[in-house]
Amino acid sequence: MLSKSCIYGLRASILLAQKEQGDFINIQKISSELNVSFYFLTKILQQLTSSGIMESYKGPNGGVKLALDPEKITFRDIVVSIDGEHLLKECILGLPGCGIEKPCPMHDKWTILRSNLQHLMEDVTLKDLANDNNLRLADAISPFKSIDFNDSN
Amino acid sequence: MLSKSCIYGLRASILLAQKEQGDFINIQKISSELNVSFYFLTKILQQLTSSGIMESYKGPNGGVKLALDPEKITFRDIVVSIDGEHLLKECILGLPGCGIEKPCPMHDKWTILRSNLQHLMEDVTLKDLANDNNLRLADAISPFKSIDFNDSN
DNA sequence: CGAAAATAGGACAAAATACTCTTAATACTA
DNA sequence: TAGTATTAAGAGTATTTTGTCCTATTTTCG
Repeated sequence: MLSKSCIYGLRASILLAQKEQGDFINIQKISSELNVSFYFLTKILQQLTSSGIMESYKGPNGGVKLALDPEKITFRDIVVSIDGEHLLKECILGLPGCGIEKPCPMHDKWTILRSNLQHLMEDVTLKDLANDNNLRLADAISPFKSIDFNDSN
Repeated sequence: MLSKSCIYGLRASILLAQKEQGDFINIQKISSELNVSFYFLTKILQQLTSSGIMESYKGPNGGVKLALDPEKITFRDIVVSIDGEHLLKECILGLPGCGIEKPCPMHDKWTILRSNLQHLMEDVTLKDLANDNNLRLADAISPFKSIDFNDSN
């Protein structure tokens, strides 16, 4: 349902929400914690930065951080920034003209469910996600997990 | 959310559900009614045929038809045949180990919504969809579609 | 039987998505 | 000021999805 880019962007955002706000966290570190390609993650975080969800800083001790308090950033903000709004707007049968005046056969039922999805995404903030006490963000067991190649502090 | 293949498969299935059961309908005709590539649609319907949702027949007057009564085929049957079950089973953050014992931060909320989606898909049959009186299955305005030319020009 | 109509199946092409690498720009530190 | 750490940007590669075509097979009909 969500693209890989979107999923990685969400995981990274949740991770940032757990850290001390105000510090820039370097992307190399995030990528190794999440066990996701550094190069790929960099692109995704650039997108989140350009849409104002994150801020970035270059140079030593640089990195990215959330541009707002975690409770001000919703799941939906991140999904929309990366995957766009089409999941929340489009007809489930992909019909461009589907709407109230010319509904497709699934229109009414899908509209209700999509609206639930929309509310779910709007109601869940990064704070909620970060506070989750069973937090798991990386893929299954990996030999690379928890190895910090950039441990300078 | 659904792949193009899945969407076309659904549209074709709904179309078939509207026709007289028992007759084979040729794919060329379906593809032109839906304004979808004949070649591509053929592949998709082969998949639905191989999973027992449709039957096919070669030669003159051949084509495809539903293998069961429209009320016995659900939206879910078609989605699962083409896109598989992963939408209905997977974690929204794509974490392979996500489950009750090791939930991701979205687990509980997503499980509920996914279950609603599952029920929606199970409850809606091809009969329901075919009976819809505002049926629209082809994409927006197309020069090939035999729709109203009462447009003021 | 042979030609024509239709789906089946494999191979191919194009486009979208996912991922990688290289270089440029920026900022810190010695 | 030079060197290094870091993100930005753009180009390149790989994989998946989407779409097309060709040939084989099955069936009807003259």
